[in-house]
Amino acid sequence: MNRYSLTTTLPYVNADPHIGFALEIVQADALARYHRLLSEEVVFNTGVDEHGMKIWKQALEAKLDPKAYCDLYAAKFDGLKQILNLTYDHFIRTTDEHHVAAAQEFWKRCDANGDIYKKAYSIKYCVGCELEKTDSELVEGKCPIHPNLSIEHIEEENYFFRWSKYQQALLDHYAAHPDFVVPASRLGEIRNFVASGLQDFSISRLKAKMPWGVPVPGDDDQVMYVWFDALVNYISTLGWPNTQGEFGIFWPSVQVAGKDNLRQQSAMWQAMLLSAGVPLSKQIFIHGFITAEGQKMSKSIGNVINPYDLVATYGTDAVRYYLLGALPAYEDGDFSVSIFEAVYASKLANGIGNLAARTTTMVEKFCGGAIPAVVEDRYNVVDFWKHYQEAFARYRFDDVVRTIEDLVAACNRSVDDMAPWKMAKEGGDVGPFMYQLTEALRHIAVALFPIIPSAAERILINLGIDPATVRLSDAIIWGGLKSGQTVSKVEALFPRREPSL
RNA sequence: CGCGGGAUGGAGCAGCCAGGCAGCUCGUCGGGCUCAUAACCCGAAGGUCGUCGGUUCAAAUCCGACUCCCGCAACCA
Repeated sequence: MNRYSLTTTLPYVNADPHIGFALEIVQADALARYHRLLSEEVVFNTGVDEHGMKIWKQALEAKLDPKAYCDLYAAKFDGLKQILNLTYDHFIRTTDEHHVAAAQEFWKRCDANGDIYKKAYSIKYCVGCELEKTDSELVEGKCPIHPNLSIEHIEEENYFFRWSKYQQALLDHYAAHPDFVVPASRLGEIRNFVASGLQDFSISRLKAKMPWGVPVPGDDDQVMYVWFDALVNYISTLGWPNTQGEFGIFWPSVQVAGKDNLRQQSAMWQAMLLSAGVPLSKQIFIHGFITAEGQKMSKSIGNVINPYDLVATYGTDAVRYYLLGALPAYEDGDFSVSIFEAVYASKLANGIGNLAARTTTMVEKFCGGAIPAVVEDRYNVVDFWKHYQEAFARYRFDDVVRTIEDLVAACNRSVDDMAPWKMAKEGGDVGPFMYQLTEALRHIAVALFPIIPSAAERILINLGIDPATVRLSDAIIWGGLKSGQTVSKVEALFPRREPSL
């Protein structure tokens, strides 16, 4: 049996789940469901990243133990599973014991390979904020919040990872695997970045200043910098360093990540894997960001979209459909209530929902509620499935949905052309056409299964098919509906909504 | 010379990589249909595809320059 594993990035638990992460995890879920339809054995990983300075500080402010603080957020992220109808198998927390042990083993392997060294470096520190500052945070060399105080330079010894050593190996890998990062423009971006030169990065922090991290093996004074430990989750979730279990059969995995994570996932993490002697990831898909009504989402503007609220208003399938079908798969997209409602009305209510209703009603009215005799395909489902599978292979979720929408439109056109109600009145045989239409609806439902699973299941069940038994290998063959099978009417899958203001 | 994305009928987008009749949703106007969730189907109006130049039989698409918007800028997770 073919095996497929994939993972999202791990969101950092310093804020509530955000629609941007919902996009990532819904994309990953669609991939996981699609590969299960292909009869592959799938492991789908997600989880949360819990170490680091920000968590530590926020937990202190909230007067909570850091672990207790993380528990609260981990539950919020894990709650997405239910509201977005997700099917991940693993939910890893970077505070999990087996992950901590794996991160330490990973460190040791990199160290044994000569890629970890200690170096003093100068931290820029704002006494006003009591915080380290990065160059990008400074304005004309001053903290923008405390421009009257000077930035202090503090010498600190940290461990560094020899990223620079892997520049050529990374470039070679990109050259040998032109699909390593998708879309191709992102591969070009990371190639240019790596080619411009890599600087070793710090991978530890002084424990005295910030104890909330994985202890560095053999040095009680330091903890790992959060990135170093967090990235290891993609293999620790599969049981690494034990290579006998899931790791042995499922790694390497496909990674889904946002464009802000391009460097970390496709250059830093891959160099770490090279150092530890672990095979590189299989492929990395990079999605864009979501703006809200054309503006960047931010807490200060107050336009952050919460997936919980959205699902409460529109339902899980509508949110999934919008994320996968209405946003460009490769670039940034916009979330807007008016477009969301337009998509809901035209594609879901008037499109898929209405087609399912009119088709099943006609089978009831004109064919006594049973599937007529099998006749040939009039919709060219062979091409339909070809487009569908190509789109999935390229992570073009928008094209997957568009392909389905095209078949829905073709079905609606054919109903008008054939006018079965007229044929029935005139005593003609509507059976052949009704078979074709109903069988096409079956194909649509199967195709929708990774996108909007609940609605797809309802259609399949009303056509007398057990969704759990559907396998793409035979489901795509015309003639799957068997003559005589009872069909029941599909009631409003997506009820019409009163448009909001 | 920091990196990247975008500009396509009134609005929002696809098409660009692999040049070949400018497409989709919403909106407007006209017609059809009555199976369906007042849904569906057909037709019409509406675009110098940001600007200028180049390549080509042919450019929204490839190349060069420019204008205007928007992200990011590496120890921030």
